[in-house]
Amino acid sequence: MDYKGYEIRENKSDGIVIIKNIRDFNPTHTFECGQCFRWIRESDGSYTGVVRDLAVNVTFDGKDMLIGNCTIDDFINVWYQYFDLERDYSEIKKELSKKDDIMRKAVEFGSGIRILRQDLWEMIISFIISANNRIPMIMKIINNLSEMYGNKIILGDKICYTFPDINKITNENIDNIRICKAGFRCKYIFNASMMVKNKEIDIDKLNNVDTDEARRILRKLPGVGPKVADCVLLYSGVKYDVFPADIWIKRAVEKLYFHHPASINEIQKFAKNYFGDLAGFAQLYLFYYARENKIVD
DNA sequence: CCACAGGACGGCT
DNA sequence: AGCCGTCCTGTG
Repeated sequence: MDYKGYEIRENKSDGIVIIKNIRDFNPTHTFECGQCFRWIRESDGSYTGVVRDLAVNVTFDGKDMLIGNCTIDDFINVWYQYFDLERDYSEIKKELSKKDDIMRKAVEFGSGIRILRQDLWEMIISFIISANNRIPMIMKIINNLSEMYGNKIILGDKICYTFPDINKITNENIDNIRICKAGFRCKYIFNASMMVKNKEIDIDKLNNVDTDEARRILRKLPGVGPKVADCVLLYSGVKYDVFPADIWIKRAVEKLYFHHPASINEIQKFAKNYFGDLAGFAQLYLFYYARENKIVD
């Protein structure tokens, strides 16, 4: 069948949906560029992940994208939007490549990156956990929270867990939340959850306000500062003209563009002026390029 | 035993 | 407004 320009095939006996001749997608680029924490690389090179109440396995064979444990309905209702398949990445990459040689190389290196439209609530908690933490630990903590408060899903011989519903957190005692090993971030997780639940901040409103206002709203949450707010907005697909400036991006921009030390503020100002509405995309290409090639240590 | 990690916070000046 | 010590936990 044809769905919005994509040729889709369903292998019902194997439970696989195939998106033929997919362009601008590579699971390694997309899942390991720093935007998500719940996609695990399997020994065969495929990736297993949980989105909403679905657990799937994603493969790219060099030409087609294969989604295991998936139906046509799931693809239309969830995965088409999650992978942002409506967006033309070749146009974005063309524009960014025109900027300079650095971006051209970064875009070529991470040519299969797509910014996932992840769940807003999940991003808030995930990036609160990310503060002053390392990726393996962040993944471990999110997995702990999901095992503690999520629902069980079976995927073949694997047991997966959905990301916890907000009520599961707010109904919990803060001392119990500590079991997830998030340390000093546990109080942020709990208090931020309470504020979201009580509509002290209305996260559904973020789509209807401009980027700076969205940042201000998110930063009312405990544990959410400038960097976390930008990550939440970008990786949930709410705003794309943000530039999450963590220590690695700072180092990369200093080395590749400034050739001298700079403050986070200067980095942000540069990104806004130089990349404009494409700043968010530029951030991921740069981050992935700089880290994978050890441009920065 | 000590340093420090994909920041945020709070208490300074 | 900027600077800086501190914070859980795990790893080196």
